[in-house]
Amino acid sequence: MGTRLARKPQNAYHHGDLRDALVHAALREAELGGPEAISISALAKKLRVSQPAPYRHFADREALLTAVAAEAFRQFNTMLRDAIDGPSKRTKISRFAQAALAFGQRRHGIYRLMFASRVMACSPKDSELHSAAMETFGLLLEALESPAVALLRERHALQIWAALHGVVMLAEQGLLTGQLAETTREELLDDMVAQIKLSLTLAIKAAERGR
Amino acid sequence: MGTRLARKPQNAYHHGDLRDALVHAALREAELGGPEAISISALAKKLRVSQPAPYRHFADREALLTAVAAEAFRQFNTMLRDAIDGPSKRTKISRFAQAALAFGQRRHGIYRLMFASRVMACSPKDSELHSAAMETFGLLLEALESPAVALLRERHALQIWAALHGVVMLAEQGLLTGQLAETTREELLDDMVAQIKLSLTLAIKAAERGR
DNA sequence: ATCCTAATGTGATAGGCTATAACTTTTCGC
DNA sequence: GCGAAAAGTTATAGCCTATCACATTAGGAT
Repeated sequence: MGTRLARKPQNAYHHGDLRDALVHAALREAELGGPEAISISALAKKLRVSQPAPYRHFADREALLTAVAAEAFRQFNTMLRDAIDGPSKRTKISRFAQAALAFGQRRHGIYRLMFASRVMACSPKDSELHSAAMETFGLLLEALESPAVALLRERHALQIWAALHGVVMLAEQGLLTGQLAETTREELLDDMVAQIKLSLTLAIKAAERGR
Repeated sequence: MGTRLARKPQNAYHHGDLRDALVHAALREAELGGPEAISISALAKKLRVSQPAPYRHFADREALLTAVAAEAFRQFNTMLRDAIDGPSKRTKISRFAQAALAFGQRRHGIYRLMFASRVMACSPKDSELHSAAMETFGLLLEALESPAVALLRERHALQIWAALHGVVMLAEQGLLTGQLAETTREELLDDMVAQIKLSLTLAIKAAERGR
């Protein structure tokens, strides 16, 4: 949180660590308004710096968004890690899913930024973003804690990922508030996770029997 | 497709049916670049009309996007209707899901526009969009073709909706192309649909037994 | 210590976009 | 055929991204 202090100077002319300040200020903007709320010139004004200054650190707006997304993924990952490690009556994967859903709801502007169209597309280029996102997927695999059948596990991880993403996105559009107020999003997602987990267990048993 | 002809005049001064022309031109733009590719002024230029002319038909850019989304939902619905009614070895709900996935992949820019953040949020206001989207959900319920347990059916419909949405979104980000090239998106989605359907069947049986 | 270069920041500027205001031309109902 | 409303136009303001040429500072090599 308090990563606001400059590394070295404070001379008016040189900001100290404009790059970092931009990323964090942008993160705050996106918190409410999503990616489209991030404006280079507005950020420059807020940081008391000339309008073209940010371009010394980011080639264009897209590059800034990528950096912000990377930071967001890192925060996402620590939250997920806590959920996995923390105690609970539920399964690891259920805790993972619920934590991710909570993040997607409480910080939906950020969530949208993270998964905005082509932010992910340019994968291997932006190693910072790519590795953070890969770590997220790693955490998901870890949370599944299923036996070694690698292919099956990955397949089911993707299914959970999709279920999660679908629920988060639909939730924030009011599409899940229809007639069933009693069915909360958490329950809905937990059902889906349980179904997928069950299907995985069955598939593994079948594979072992056939072996 | 060929809805390009004007209703009445062609007088240079009056375009004839600028509103419709705008919606369809915008749809073409979004086809490739998604919602952010739609620019009022660019559309005006392309339609050989002054830049502020579109504002006679739409209060602002957002209103245009809403109208485009409504048209997109109508096209989506006819595609889904064909899938439901058409013959196939698969279940209705599977056909529904596959058709939706195909739409989400082939016309992903449009798909993104349809589900872009608050386009759906302002539900009852934009009756055009709202009713088109409701019809989509109606088709989904129809495709589920399960017995009368209304609450359960709706809950599972939402799960399928979420699974669908998740797979479509992740697919277009290259997140489903990981190590498992052999597991196509279609298979992945079909698995999820089958799981949800199975869970519904079991729940209904349980309910009947308990009755 | 000093110089020199690279990093970082600034002012000026071009061009695109949304949106509004005031004015003009058509259409259409009466 | 007249008069108001619908639909289009020019002009303009304001925000945004992005680039250029120029100014200032930091920090390593001499």
